[in-house]
Amino acid sequence: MLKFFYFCKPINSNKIRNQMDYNFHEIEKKWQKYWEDNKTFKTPEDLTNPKKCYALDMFPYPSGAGLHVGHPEGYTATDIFSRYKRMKGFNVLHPMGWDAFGLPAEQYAIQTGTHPSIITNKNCDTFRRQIKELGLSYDWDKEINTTDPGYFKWTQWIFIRLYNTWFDDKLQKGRPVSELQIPENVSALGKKEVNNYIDSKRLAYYDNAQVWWCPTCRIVCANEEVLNDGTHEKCGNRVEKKNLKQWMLRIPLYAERLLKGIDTLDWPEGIKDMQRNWIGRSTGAEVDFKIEGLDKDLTVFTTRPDTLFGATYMVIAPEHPLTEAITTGENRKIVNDYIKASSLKSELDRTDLAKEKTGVFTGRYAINPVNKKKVPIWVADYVLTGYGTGAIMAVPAHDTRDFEFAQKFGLPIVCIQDPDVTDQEQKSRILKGEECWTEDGKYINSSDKSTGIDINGMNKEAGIDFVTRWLESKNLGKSKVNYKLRDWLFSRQRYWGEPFPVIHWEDGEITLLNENELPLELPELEKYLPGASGESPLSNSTEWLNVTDKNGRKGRRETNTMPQWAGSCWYYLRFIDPGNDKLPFDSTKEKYWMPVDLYIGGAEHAVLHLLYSRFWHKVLFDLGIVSTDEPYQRLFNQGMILAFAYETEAGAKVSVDLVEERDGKFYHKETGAVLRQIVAKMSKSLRNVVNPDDVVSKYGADSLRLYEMFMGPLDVVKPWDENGVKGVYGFLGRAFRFFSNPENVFEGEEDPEILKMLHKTIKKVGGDIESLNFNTAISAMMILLNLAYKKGKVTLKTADKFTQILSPFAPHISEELWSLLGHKGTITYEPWPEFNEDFMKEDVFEYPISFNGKMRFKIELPVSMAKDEIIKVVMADERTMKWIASCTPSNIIVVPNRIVNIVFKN
RNA sequence: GCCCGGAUGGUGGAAUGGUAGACACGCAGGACUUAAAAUCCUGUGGCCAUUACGGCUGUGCGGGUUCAAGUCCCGCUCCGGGUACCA
Repeated sequence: MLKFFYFCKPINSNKIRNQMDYNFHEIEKKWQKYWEDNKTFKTPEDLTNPKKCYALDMFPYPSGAGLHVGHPEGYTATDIFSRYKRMKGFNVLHPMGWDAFGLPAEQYAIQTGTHPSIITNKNCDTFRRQIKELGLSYDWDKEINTTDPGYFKWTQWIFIRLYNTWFDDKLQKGRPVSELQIPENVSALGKKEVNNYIDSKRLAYYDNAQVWWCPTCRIVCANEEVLNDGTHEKCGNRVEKKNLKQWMLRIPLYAERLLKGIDTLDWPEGIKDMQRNWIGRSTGAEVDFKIEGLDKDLTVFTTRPDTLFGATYMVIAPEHPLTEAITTGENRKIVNDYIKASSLKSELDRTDLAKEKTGVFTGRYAINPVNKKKVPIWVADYVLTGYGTGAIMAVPAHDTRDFEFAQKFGLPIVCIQDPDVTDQEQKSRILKGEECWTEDGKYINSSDKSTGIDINGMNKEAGIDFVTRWLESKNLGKSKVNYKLRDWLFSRQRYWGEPFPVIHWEDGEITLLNENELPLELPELEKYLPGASGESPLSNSTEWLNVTDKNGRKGRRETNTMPQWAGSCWYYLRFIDPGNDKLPFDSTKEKYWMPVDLYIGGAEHAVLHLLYSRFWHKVLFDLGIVSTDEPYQRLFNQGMILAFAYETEAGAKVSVDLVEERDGKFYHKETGAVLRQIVAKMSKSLRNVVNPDDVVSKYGADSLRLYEMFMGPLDVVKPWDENGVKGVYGFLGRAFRFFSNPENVFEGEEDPEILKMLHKTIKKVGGDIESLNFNTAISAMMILLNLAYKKGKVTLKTADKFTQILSPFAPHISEELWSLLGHKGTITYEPWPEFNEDFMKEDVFEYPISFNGKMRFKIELPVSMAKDEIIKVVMADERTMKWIASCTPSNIIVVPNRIVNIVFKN
C-alpha cells in the first residue's frame, strides 16, 4: 500500500507544472463532476441530424455483489464507440438502466422480511456509483429501472397487446384479434366456442401445461432455463415435471420470421448459428399410416420420406393420444407398465434415458402406404411427445437411433440405399443391414407394383422430392416444416416480477385490465415465501387478490408474475423516451433512434434474451408500434474475463493476496507451500475475484478502461493480470508527463516522421474503433507516443490531435490534457481529427530480399522504382551473389513495395 | 454425436497469401539517486557461434497448393462454447 502513497499528493503541490505527476484521483474526480454539472452527455433533442448512433449495453441485474471487472469490458467498448461517434458529429443515445426484478432480491426479502425494492434500490445505487466512477458517458436522464411502476406499466401494456394479437399465417404477420375471421362452423357453436377459438389463436394464452418445476426456488422454469443435466440454471438444483396452469407465449408462430431476420443482421456468425439451431427448422413430410383394425390414421413426421421402403416398424411416444386405442388387449398391461415407468423415469433422471433405448410392442400393426406391408407399432420414450406428431416411422438402416433400437429388439433392418462409399467392406456391411447409413446413395428395393411407385436408382434429393409429391398426389401425406422452438412459458410463481394485468372470474372467463387501470402494482406483503405446491406469494394478499365487477361477479387476480425476461424484452425502446407517461415511447423519437446501432453484451444471452426480445419486437412491428423489423442491427459479444487462481497440491484454494511469485513459481506467503496457478472464472469459491473499485483506486478509471480494451480482442476469453494494468497505467503516465510539459510542445512546423506517424495513427485508431479492435488502436497510440519521446517534442497541433484520439479511451486524462494545452471546456464534442494520406506517403521502401522464399537481407529503394530497375539493383548487390552463388535464378518475383523473391535451384 | 470458435516467445497478444513475434508485461543491463521506488535509455523467440551488419531453426501434428503459408486446401490432436434421442 505504501508504494502508492505518492498518489495522494494534492494537485496543487508546489512543484512546477512540467514536473507534474499524473494525479488521476484529482483528475477523474474533477472531470466526473464537470460532466455531471454540465450534463455533457445529454442526448440531443434535435432529431434533424441525419447521423445518429444508438449504442447500447445489455443492462445489468444489480446484484448485491456490485460490479465485477467483467461489466466494464462491454461498457467501455460501447463508451469508446459513443464518444467517437459524438466527435464524428453523430447524435448519440447511450443510456444505462437496471434489469432489477429477480430472484436474489426476493430471496433476501424472504430471509429478512424487508421489501425487495429496498435492497434493489440499494444495489442500484452501488452499481450507479461504480459505473459513474468509470467515466462512462451515459445520459443519466435516460436511466430506467424495470421494477419502477412507470416502467412496468408499459410491460403490462405490451402483454395486453400480445394477448390481443393472433398470427396470420398467410401474411406471416401478427394482427389484432379484432381482425380475426371466425369460421362459420365455429360461430355456429355459440359464444363460448368462439372465445375458445380466439383463445387458441392469441399469442398469449393460459393453459394447463407440463412444466419444469424447481422445488428449491419454488418456481417453474422455461425449457431454456433447464440445463441438459436436468438442473435449474439459476440454482443448480434438480427440477421436476409438474402440471400447472400457466401463461404461455406462441413464439413458434414467429419461427420463420425469426429465422429469416437473422440473415439481415450484423451479428457474430456463431450467435446467428446458435439462434438458427435453437429455432431448429427442419423440412420433411407428414405421412399417414393406416392402422390395422382401427379406423384411425397414425400420422408421422419424417425428414426422410424417401426411406419409406425401409420403414420396418413404427414408434409412438408414451404420451401419444392414440397409445391406448392402438394397444391390443394382451399387450395392455406391459404397455401401461412401460408408460408409467417412463413417466417416473423422466421425473427422476432424463439424462439416463439417453444411454439405453427402451420400448414395448403394442400388439398392433400399421400399413406402410408405399408397399402395403404390415409394420409393428411400438411404444418407446426415445420418441418425444412435443416434437412433430409424437410418432415416427422407424428406418433402422438409415437412422442411427432407429438402428440402435432395432438391434436391441431384433427388428428387421432393410437397407434401401446403395451407399456412396468407397470402402467395399463398409459398403457390404451397410447393404446387409449390419451398419447404419445416413448419407447419400442410390435407392434399391424401393419399388412396388401394387402402388406403382418406383424410385430405384435415384439419389436422396430426388427421392425426397419424388416421394413427397407422390404422397401428396395420393392424399397420403404432405410436405411439412417443423421447428424445435416451443411455446414460451411466461409465468413464474414469484412476488418480485411484473404482475399480469389479468383477472380470472368465477365463471371461468379471463379478462385483462383496461389500459387506464395500469400499472397494476404489487401489494405490500408480510411474507414473501411462495407456497410449496406452486402458488405465488401474491395469493396471500387477499385484499389485492379478490375483485368484484359491477355486476357482483367475483374474480381473482392472476397471482403469477412475469419472468425476468419480460422487462429486458423491450427496454431498449423505453430508453428512447423514458419519461413518457402517455405512451411507452414517442413514435417520432422511436423512428429516429431505432434500430440499435451497436449492442454489446455477454454471449450467455445468445439465445434467450435475444430471441425473446426479437419476438416481441416483431409483434410490435406488425402492430405498427415500432418502425423496424429487427431491434438490434449490430451485435457484439465480449469475451469473459477470467483470473488466475491458486491452489495447494491438495487442491485447496488460496486467496490471491496470499500468493507471492518467485522465479516464476508461486508460494504461499504464510506457509511457504508451493502453489499451482490456474486460470478460471472469477468466483468467490476460487478467491480470485477482482474488484473494479480496487483497480480504480490503485490505477484510476482510465487505466482500468484502457487495460480492459488492451488485454486482447474484445470477443475472446482472457485472463486478468494486474501487471497488464501497470502497463497501460505507465502509458497514460508517460502521455501525461509528455504533453503536460510545455517544454515538449511547441508552435511551428512538425517533424515529418511524427507527422507521418500521427496521420497513420489517426487513420488506424478511427478504423479500429469502427471495427471494435480496440487493442490494436491502443498499441498504435503507444507507438506514436514512443516516437514523440524519441523526438523529444511535438507541435501543439500534434498534441491536440493525440489528445483527441485518446479521449474516447481515456476520457478523464484527455480532458485534463486538453485544458492544459490551453483549450476551454470539454473535449467531448471536438471534431475527430482528419487524416491526410499525403502525409502518410513513404518515399522509400525497405525491400526484404528473399531467396527461395527465405528473407536474407534488406535494401532500401524508392517506392517509385520500376520492377526491372529493382531487379538490376538487387542482382548487383554483393549479398545476392553470396546467396545464389554459381546458380542462375529461374525466376525473380518483384511485388512493388512488398517483397523481392529470387527463385533458383541448387 | 452434431454445430461453432481457438491453438503464435516466459506471459497477454500483433500480422490485406509477401520481413513472424507489432504493442505491452516480465526479465537483463545502463542512467539518475547516499540508497530504494518512480522515471528515462538499451537489449530480449529458441539453438549454435560470437570473427562478423553471422548461421540454423521456429506459429499444435501430418500432408498439399504456391515464387512465397501463422494465413488457403485435405487429414488429425488437444482446448473452449453451444446443443443433443428434434425423427
